[in-house]
Amino acid sequence: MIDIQLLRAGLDDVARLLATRGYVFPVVEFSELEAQRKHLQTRTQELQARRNAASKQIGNAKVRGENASSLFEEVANLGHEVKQIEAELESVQAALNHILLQTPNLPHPTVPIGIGEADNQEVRHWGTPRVFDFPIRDHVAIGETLGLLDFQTAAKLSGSRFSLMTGELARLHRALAQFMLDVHTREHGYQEAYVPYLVNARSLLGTGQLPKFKEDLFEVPRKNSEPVLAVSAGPKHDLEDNNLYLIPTGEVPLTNIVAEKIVPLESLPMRLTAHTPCFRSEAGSYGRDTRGMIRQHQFEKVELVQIAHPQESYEALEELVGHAEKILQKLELPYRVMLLCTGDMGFAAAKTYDIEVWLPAQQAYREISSCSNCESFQARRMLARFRNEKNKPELLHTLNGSGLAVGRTLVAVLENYQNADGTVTIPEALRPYMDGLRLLSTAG
RNA sequence: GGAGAGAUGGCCGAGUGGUCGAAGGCGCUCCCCUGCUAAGGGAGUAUAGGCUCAAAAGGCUUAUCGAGGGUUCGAAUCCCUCUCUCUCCGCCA
Repeated sequence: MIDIQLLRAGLDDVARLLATRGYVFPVVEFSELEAQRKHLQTRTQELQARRNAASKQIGNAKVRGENASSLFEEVANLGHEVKQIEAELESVQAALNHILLQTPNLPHPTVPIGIGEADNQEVRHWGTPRVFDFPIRDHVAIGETLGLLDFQTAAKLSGSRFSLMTGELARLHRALAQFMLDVHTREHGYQEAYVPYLVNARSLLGTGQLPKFKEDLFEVPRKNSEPVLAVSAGPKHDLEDNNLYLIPTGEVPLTNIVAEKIVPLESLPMRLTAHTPCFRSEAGSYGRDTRGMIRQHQFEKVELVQIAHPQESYEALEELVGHAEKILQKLELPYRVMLLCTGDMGFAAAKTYDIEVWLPAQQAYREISSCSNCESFQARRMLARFRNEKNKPELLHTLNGSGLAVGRTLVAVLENYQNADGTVTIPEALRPYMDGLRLLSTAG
């Protein structure tokens, strides 16, 4: 959520900035609602003040044993009017809140303006794509030939966009996650966390997946609950949605750890990591990446989250990207880092770097990590604060990034490390996690 | 699943219809005293808003005692619903 004060002070400027992201802010509707809000709120508070004063007088009169019947009359009609105007105010504020909750974050000044993927800027690249002297096969062919990857059976169990891995491939997948966690906890100072994979609507509202992107989520209805997402006035206590949702990313539980908290200054920055499954409905991506395990309903990710002081969050973003890059460097996989343009950024992000790994079979760099500074956008939604130097509560900045997507990393390993005979060399960094195994083969 | 108890400010904890945004304590900040590996005295110390002000300061004001609803002129306090926590029993990886 962006700061409503910004909208009040400079509506046109904000709208212009949002337009660079391809978002049309409802300027007219907002100003009209704001005008109504101002009028209704002033009036409401006037009436409330009168009622409070009269009630206080009645109290005083009673204490002195006096007759207060004239005061009763004065207040009698006030009650109805107050109730009515309160209801009006509430509906206006709900409408304003609805607009705010739908509005994406403002881009940082250093973000290039653009419409889509083509306008992203390469910041740097690392490693050189390997030159193959035999026909390159993709990870599906490699895995299926080895007999370790089976999409048909997965489809039988669950449908499309699921995968079944067995034997040393399943183990390699597990090894990748362990390896990533170890690097981040031992070398980058992250605290490991084990988190819920089912979260409530409030958490998803906090990180920005709800209310706008409900169709991307898998919802788990609770018994006897009405699946209603009621979004009204206040930022926190208006969610009637009792249902649970499968997390689309570990960012959700990890970031919401600080929701409604005031963390002490000295505990910043907080660095958290977790290995979690992620579940996405992939609605609206029909026909994209239908082959293989690039785009799945269920995949594993090691997530990095930082909770930072506002003045240090952009430094933290650079560090966080570096932490994710480190994994690819240790695995010796070529990649490039892209600075996303305004039009390609996610809803909550103020600035995002994507890391794209080289996939030989596609002859392309593909996203394997996305690292964002959300500034106070999420913190405002979930009321995550710290005590600043003046001992006053102030909104935190939240950052998140993949470190890395495990499934896609596995794809990258299979394709980049494939051999002419159909085997796959296991990257050196992973061998300690594989009992020293050097080669993925049918025998293995 | 059954039975019971609870949820108050950064923390502990009092408060069962009116001067309670909330006693007292702890913590924290500032000041004074003392003088050293102690202590004592005083003052201050919730959050989110609105209006006002050129801005800051300030002033006026609203809401918030787990959440939502109700009763009432008036609710932390009474009623209803929900959520969460704790204890015991049952079941279970």
